[in-house]
Amino acid sequence: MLKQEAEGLHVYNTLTGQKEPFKPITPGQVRMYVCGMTVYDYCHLGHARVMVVFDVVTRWLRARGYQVTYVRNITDIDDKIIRRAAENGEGIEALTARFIAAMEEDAAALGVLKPDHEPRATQYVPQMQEMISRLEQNKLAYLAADGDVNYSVRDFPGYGKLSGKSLDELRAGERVEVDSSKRDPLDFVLWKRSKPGEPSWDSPWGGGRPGWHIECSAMSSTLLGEHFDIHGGGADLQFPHHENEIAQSEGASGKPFVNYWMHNGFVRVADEKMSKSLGNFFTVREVLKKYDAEVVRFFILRAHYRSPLNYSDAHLDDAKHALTRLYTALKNTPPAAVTLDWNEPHARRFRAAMDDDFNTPEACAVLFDLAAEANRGDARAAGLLKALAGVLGLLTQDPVAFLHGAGAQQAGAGELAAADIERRIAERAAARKRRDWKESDRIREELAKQGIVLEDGPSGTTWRRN
RNA sequence: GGCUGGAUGGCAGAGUGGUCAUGCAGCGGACUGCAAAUCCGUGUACGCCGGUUCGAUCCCGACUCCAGCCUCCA
Repeated sequence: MLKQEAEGLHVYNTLTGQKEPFKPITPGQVRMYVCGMTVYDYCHLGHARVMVVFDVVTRWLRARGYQVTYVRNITDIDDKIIRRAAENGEGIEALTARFIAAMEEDAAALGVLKPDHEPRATQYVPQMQEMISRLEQNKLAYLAADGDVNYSVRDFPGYGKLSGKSLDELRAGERVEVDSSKRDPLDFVLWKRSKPGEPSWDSPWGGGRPGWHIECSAMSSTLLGEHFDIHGGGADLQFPHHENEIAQSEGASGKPFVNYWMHNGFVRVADEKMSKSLGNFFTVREVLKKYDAEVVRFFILRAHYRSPLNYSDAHLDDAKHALTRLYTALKNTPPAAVTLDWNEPHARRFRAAMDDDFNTPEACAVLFDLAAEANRGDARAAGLLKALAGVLGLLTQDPVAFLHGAGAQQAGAGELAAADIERRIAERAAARKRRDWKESDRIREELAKQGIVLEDGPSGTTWRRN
């Protein structure tokens, strides 16, 4: 495990727009909150990116010796959920349970470790009400004519500090719908009066349900305290969601809320943001039919978390070939058992990369250098390769198993079974023995047509799926 | 319109004021019955125009183009 002081981790903080030395509030401990999913549909690649990115952040913090408490919430009550459930003629609980299960499945497939807490909004309604009351006491919330409780943004002096906007600038956009019951168009709902038939909780302001932003403020302070280290999420949450969280949390507690804000870049399709509203999204399970989950994870980690990531089959294929190279090295040279020495030159470079705002592409470059050394027969390099990749949650499979399965996760129907392949290889070996190259090449050709690549080595023929 | 980011070789994608990113693809060689894999070698890459500098892809300024946010979105 790494000494935390050595050189030092630097994190890009959206709040300041700069990389800053990372200093936890409590030495040796990190408390991190990440905005998770609203569970009314399957995860798409954008969600996958958030999960993988902050999974790696957590893993690296732990590798560095920090004791991490990682919270990733689940939004299980909101307009879209209500609407979707109504469309489906399905109960809200049934709908959310279904998509929570699907999300857990996707996350597990992608090698994402479970967060320490996965709180659901519906389980924290009392805490939200308590916070809203405090905001009322602090003159930051008011009951509007339509029965909603709103946050009064102009009464919170720091409003806009995360997104770098002033209230005037925001208003200039004039895309905000005029809502006469709000004192300021940017005021947002803390507590929403329920319409008949909608889920409703009793409250001092009448039957209603929480606004979207309040859940994160309530859950984070309950589980991590009013002031914690890292808050993460997709870049699109910067405004208004995270801005509003700050307003709520700091408005209620009077304390600073979060020290480091981290936002990951979008997944794009044809240079456009992948999003539900554009309809240009690919669900995780859809992609996993075509690509091994580790390929998807590797694809995400080959780009820096703050950069945009363009999705296309060609790019996934590229990632697959690259990952195949890594696994091939492990197959060629079985890794020696090594204990990670962070002062070893490769490990040092890897560490420096990860310490520099989680520069996973640079860390991956180290992996490829080690693969080259492993291919020259260096079992220690292979061992180091496996160990460092493991820190990123990569190269966790058996190399031969990966190479035999690479491509589709589920060996699709119509795909040649391993036993058949082995049988053909044996037949080819016989042909080769009698120097019948024509027959030998015919068999190889035939297998190639089915995506099977044969590799003749000194100790026999091995195969992999292309 | 306002505010953020970005523009790197065929593609993907890091990074740096003056010797290497890395991967995929390509090319040449080795190995192989032939391949594949692997190894060795191989590319006048840094949007455009000025400026600072002995020297800029990297610093500064203008410009062009792209993406994102300003409405739900990871």
